[in-house]
Amino acid sequence: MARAGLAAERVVRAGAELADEIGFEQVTPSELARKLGIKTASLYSHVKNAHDLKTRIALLALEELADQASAAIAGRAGRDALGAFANAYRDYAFQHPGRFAAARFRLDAATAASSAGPRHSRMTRALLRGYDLPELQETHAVRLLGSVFNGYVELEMAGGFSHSAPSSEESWTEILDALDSLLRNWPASS
Amino acid sequence: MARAGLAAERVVRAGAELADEIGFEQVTPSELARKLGIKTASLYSHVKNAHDLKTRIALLALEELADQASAAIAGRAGRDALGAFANAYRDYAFQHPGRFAAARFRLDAATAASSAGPRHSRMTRALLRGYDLPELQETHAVRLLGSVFNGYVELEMAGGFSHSAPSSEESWTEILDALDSLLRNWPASS
DNA sequence: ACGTTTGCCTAATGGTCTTAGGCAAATTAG
DNA sequence: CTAATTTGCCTAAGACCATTAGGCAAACGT
Repeated sequence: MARAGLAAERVVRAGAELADEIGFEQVTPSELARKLGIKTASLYSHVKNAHDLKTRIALLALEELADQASAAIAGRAGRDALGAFANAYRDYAFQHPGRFAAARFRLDAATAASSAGPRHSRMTRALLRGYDLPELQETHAVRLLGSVFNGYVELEMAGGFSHSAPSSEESWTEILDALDSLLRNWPASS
Repeated sequence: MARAGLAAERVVRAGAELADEIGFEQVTPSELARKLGIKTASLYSHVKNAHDLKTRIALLALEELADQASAAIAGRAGRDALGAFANAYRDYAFQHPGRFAAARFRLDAATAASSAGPRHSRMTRALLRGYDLPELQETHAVRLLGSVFNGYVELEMAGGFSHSAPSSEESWTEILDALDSLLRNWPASS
């Protein structure tokens, strides 16, 4: 038999490209079929339905993002690692806006658990090992970093910082400095 | 003539309610018409099209959110104001998840400029006046706070923190403490 | 060479958004 | 009060979408 799954994967990859071209929201079976030069109905042998298609693109994006982040922090620590990690996210978002949006697609609990999501938390934890936070505060810091990275990049891509000085670039490094400083002087909990 | 605009406003308000009930993404002309007990085509005398409907709901949500935040910081300063402001956002998001999602709907530049968006920046700036940051750093801090609030609430509502200890509630207050500490000891820029 | 599987197809159903044109009731003006 | 206007809804229709069912030829493994 012709290897099953291979074709499905090509379809999903094409979906990811399409997302970067026209936006993740606009990725639909019919649009993807158009890109692939086949009839819409033909897609349904590779993908269960529209939601399944989006889910698979999200999983792909999550993996790619984790790979990039992982490569970025290898061999680094402290402010250096923080910057590399954060930039891995931001750069990925700018190079692959559709995939990045896909990575934020809401997965159901089971799918999320088997996604690269947990890898992201583990990496953030590894990053924090360079700072020594009280054990209990580590999770709070993980959540803070996730919030800032996601939040900043989203606002930036929505154009929130584009028409005002100082440049978004400048705020980004300044914010990373501030976070580094915060992590080195994390306040004792009351 | 029967006052124009009044009916349109009622339609938009119903759209906002619908968003809280079924999610902002799922708010469509046909769904809203169903809720209102009228035919889909009839909506088009009140609203230009589906995108216009979503835009108007977004503008409504942005205003409401600004009102809440504004009321929250009145008469407060420092960590007190920071907490009240942040909680205004978070509470609104939990009470009105659909509207909150609407507030993050991407508006074109012109619409965004005439929305309550600028009010949000001004309020954040007002909040920061309680801490005295070097003038140049103030914008960076505004952007940081916006990122954290948006990012945290979004991750939290997506269920990102739900199945692990410590509770999201605890992380939230701990993160606010950390931000307060950071704002009081903002690092000098290199 | 043969049966199986794959990857595509056409056809059909039911839902969506949107425009056009009409009609009765409410509202305003004289 | 009456007449003109406007509103808020309607039906009808076109174009597009997601999805299911059933078919067929080429590619594949044995």
